[in-house]
Amino acid sequence: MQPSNSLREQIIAQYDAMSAQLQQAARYVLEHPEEVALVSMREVARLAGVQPATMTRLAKYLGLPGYDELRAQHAAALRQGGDGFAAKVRQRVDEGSERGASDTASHMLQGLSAQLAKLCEPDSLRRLEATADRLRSARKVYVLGLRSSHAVAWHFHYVMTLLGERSVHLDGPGGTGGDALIRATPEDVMLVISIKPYATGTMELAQLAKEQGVGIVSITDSEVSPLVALSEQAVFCPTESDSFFHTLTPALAVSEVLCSLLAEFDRPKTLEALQQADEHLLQLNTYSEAIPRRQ
Amino acid sequence: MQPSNSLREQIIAQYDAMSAQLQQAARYVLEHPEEVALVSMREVARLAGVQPATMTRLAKYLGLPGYDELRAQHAAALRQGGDGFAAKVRQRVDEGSERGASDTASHMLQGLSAQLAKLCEPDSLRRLEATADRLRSARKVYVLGLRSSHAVAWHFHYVMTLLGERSVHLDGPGGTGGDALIRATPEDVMLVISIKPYATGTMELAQLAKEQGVGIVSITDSEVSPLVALSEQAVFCPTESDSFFHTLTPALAVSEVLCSLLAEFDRPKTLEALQQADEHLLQLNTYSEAIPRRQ
DNA sequence: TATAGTGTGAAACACATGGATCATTATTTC
DNA sequence: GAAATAATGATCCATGTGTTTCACACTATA
Repeated sequence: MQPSNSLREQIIAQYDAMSAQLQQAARYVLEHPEEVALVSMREVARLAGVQPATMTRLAKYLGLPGYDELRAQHAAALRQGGDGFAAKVRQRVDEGSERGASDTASHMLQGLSAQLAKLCEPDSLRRLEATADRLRSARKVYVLGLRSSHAVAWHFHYVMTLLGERSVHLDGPGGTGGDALIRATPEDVMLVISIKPYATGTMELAQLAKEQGVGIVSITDSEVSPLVALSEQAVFCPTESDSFFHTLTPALAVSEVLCSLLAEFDRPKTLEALQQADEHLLQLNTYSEAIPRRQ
Repeated sequence: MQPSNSLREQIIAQYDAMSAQLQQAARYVLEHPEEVALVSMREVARLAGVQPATMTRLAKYLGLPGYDELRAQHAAALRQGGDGFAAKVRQRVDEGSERGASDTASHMLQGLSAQLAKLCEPDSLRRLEATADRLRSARKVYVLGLRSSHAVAWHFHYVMTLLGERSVHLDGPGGTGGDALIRATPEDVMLVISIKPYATGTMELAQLAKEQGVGIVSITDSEVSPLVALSEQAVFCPTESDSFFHTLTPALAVSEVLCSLLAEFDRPKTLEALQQADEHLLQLNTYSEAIPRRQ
């Protein structure tokens, strides 16, 4: 499904030498070849977040006479790919039979995909919404997730930090993670993430918080999780995988959805917060587009 | 590869009742659905040997608001078929969006599900395997992921720690994260995780490691990511979501698959390591099945 | 044969498209 | 720090777009 492979490779090869805007355009073209073939240049430009003129410039930069040629090549590739569907599936089957590791990987990914799809069931959605609502009403959100759930907790907190200032991550060096709860009030909510086996530390802190009147909501793996008894709201996510360990991918997805729901609730404020974050990070030179020069 | 089957069937059903010109247009549309999606109406009309107005009339005859809708449906069909394997899943997304338009959460989850399914394409699987192989051959594995990628890096490291002792997480308080590289050798490999925007610190550390002869493999978001130039192997994962921020769910899934492939490689050793970990954590009272009693 | 009704083609339209130009702004380079 | 150069954004233009309108031709019925 690539436009005339050589063109695609050419874009990749010349990418590093392009200007920022050109790179942004090129990246979109690489990642959405179908759109290039199917919609107008102006629309592609809009989707890519660049000026229409930039798309023309990209085409010229690649040595093509104009944007029309760029689209023509993508269209040709799409025409081909459409019919070659059966061939592709066959290729996949062949390779699968050759190698075992691919099977493992593919099987696992398909399983995860199915698990996420399953989270769309009405009951899950209802729980997601209710949890988001509860978080929304909080003055502060304390985020707690130890051991395997640390990744999810941290990521939720990270995104919430970009979105505003209400999130407090209950973790830290030297075992001081719980100290932030010192000034917790009933106006606050704690998001607890834990899957089986449930970390003792998580349970203890959660219960302590509850005794302080803090509302508890949780992301956990079962209706019989000990967290359920503590929580006002809970979202359940599958953790089974055919590997040796439990998967956290659905839990992370759930946390991202929660972030999204919270962000969506007050779009103007979200946008403002993101812009602030952008400026801050820009001043700190946090991000770079290329490999930085060192000496 | 048919436009929204129902539309196609509708054309067939109404075909007999059409006038001669309309039939000629309809026949061409049925036989060349890709062209309808890819070229202008006037061009389709020319190819079909009818007047431009006839194409408009055909669309209206089918109950559509105009020709644009006819093309849009063909384009949607082509988009699905184009990516081949993920088509089935994608269709579910479309159907889903029809049903509950207001349901952000459901839409987002289905999108993520589709992205994971897409990772099963042969190219991705090949890259996953190659990356796992490279990691397997390493004496030590340094794991680097800053900012948003921290969650993925940490989780990979955490699982690897349960599986053995080869993993070193390049992070730590007080900005000492990179210090672990002091004794890195060419026998080691660094797993770098970074998505756009790429953290400067990540790029610098990765390049430093490379200069020390450490092999680099990466999980990143594009073929034109600056990490690709540094890496022996790279796995690409989508990060787009319809929320304000990029999603890390596919990246986490990829890291879990990598862990799984590594674990699978030497099952006996893996099992032994896991048992060791179990015993250790048991002695520390790390986990509890119920809400612990406190006083 | 006259006539109402339908199908068809040609032209006109309002608008969106890709491309080009030029002023302004960043970024180098000296 | 100034000059030169490249990159970017805004505007304009000729062309192509989908649609509508209207006149004409054809058909079927009385």
